[in-house]
Amino acid sequence: MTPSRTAPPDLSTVWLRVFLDVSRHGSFTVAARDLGWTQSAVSRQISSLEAALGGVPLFDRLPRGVRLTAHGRTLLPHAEATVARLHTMRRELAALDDLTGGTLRFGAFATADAALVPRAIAAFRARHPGVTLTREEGLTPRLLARLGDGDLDLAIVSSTGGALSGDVEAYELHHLLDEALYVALPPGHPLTGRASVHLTQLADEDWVSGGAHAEGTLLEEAHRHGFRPRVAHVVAEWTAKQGYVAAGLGVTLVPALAAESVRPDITLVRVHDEDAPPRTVYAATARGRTAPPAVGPFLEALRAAQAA
Amino acid sequence: MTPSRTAPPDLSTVWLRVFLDVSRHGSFTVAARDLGWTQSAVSRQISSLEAALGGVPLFDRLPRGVRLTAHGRTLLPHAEATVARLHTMRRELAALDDLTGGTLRFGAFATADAALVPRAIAAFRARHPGVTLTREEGLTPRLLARLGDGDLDLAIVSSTGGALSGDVEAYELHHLLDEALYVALPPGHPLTGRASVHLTQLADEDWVSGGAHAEGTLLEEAHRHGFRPRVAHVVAEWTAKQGYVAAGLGVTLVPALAAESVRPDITLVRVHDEDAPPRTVYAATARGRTAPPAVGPFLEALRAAQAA
DNA sequence: AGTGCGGTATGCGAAGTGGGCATGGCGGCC
DNA sequence: GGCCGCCATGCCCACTTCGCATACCGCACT
Repeated sequence: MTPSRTAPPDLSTVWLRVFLDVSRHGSFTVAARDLGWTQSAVSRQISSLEAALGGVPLFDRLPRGVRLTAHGRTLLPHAEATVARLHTMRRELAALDDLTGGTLRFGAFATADAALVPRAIAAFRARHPGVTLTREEGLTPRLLARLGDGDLDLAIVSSTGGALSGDVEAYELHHLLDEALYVALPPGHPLTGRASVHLTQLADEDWVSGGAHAEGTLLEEAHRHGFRPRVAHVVAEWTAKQGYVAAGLGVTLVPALAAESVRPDITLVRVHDEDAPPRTVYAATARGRTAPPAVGPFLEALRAAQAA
Repeated sequence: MTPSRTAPPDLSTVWLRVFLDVSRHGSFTVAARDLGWTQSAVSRQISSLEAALGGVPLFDRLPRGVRLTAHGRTLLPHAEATVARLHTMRRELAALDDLTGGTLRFGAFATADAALVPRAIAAFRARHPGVTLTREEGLTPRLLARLGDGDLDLAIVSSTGGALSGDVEAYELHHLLDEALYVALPPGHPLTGRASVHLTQLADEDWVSGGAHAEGTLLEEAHRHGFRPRVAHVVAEWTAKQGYVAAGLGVTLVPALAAESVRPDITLVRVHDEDAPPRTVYAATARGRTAPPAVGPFLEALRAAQAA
């Protein structure tokens, strides 16, 4: 905390306070007492204000005090509105630290939205209902780029085998979980019931893949094991993909994060760790950028959601 | 005019301009060039602002310039709104002098509203459509009191025989016109056709008066001439009063200002000046108070309306 | 009428504010 | 690896602005 922050120092908007105080009390002397100043200071302050505004008097000096002129009356509502605005500004700024306001902009890759992200959002909302959360979906590289551009405060990203694209120095990675890989099998498939399988045991299967090319998809793993999976169907959407698998048209790889949302007539079998080194899921923040105060608590919510 | 008023001196809202400039350009150096300052000045200015706001950084210092933090983003709209507000404030203030805006608050006694005031308003509006005119009706003493309280900028008042109630030193009187007195006669009245009459010639008439007592009404004149007019009907409203006269129920006094709005079946005859020294109509302003700029032109409009 | 009492304006001196100048540090880029 | 661009900071100086004391003015009361 900053030392000795009792009274917020005026943002050099002294003239506003002085003008309003004088308007309210109709007297330089009383306003001065109210402000803890001397009468002369107030007198000068108003004089300067009048000079700065074109030399037109804002107050008529009467024997019994002062009174607003037409120009002063014109000024008054604006002065009031301005101090009000500055007050709400300070309040909003404080709300940002209180976690009673403000916005946290984060992004996540698609499968993180299956269970991890919604749970984290729910937990965070329950604790800090005032904070606005904005979410966007995207692939890891894009999310990191937006993080670097300052368009995101936090990105939930995944890396295959630990290598993240882009300059790893630019981001601060908060480890969330290591994600095992499963293979989704149609009902009655011979491998059903196994505790785990090797990828090579699946070399002869028909595959249902999200993209025509293996690059960037989970099937990239298969390539490292020396076989080119036979992609029988290209289906991008997750629900549709499950339909193809359930109908026995092929098998597909499923990351652990999506495991929960698999329809009951599909069997998941763990893929051996040695075959597919687990993807690691991180929450990334931009290094060297001051994170919004909500980032910490949201990270906690993510961890809690992952543990659940 | 104030000497050498080229660039309006910032109302010590420097930090607003600096903050916005830096936000726009994303660089202290560029902002400094833009402001005609040095980079160090901008750096310090932002530093002070951050310190004043609780020590939270508003910008992240990056190798390629600066970028708003969450706190800075929160500040931004308020800063923009505030400078906008201050701009409109200045514009309104200028409009007051331009006579393209602002308000002129005046009051007038009832008969002045018959022709003088409406004409003046029309003429003034035609020339300065932006100025808002607020009018209130009242008797001279009340109008002067409100003038003194600062609730009116100008009052159209009348005096019988030159004596104005209250402290005459406190008001500045702008002579508008000397108002002759007429007597309203029913059709066929014997005095019809005379160029003028003495009040004493009307001593035996039935009178229609606005009030039960002569004090404060035009009939006060009659008292000075030693007769108590026989008030046959007390009728406050002007149109009603005319009806009574037209029906032959009595005569009544009519000030010149109301002469134009008399129904055609009523005859007006001038009352001798010596009998009834003309009421004088003034536009009064409070002495020692700076009058709104619109007062001058409105006075001209009043004079023009009176001449017409 | 004189005097005292509130109220504002102003000369003067001192402290604080804030910008310029020069320099240092740090990170990309050729 | 050296150069360049950008921000931070120590130092200095000028201007701002406050407090203090005093002048001035109008009103009210004696």
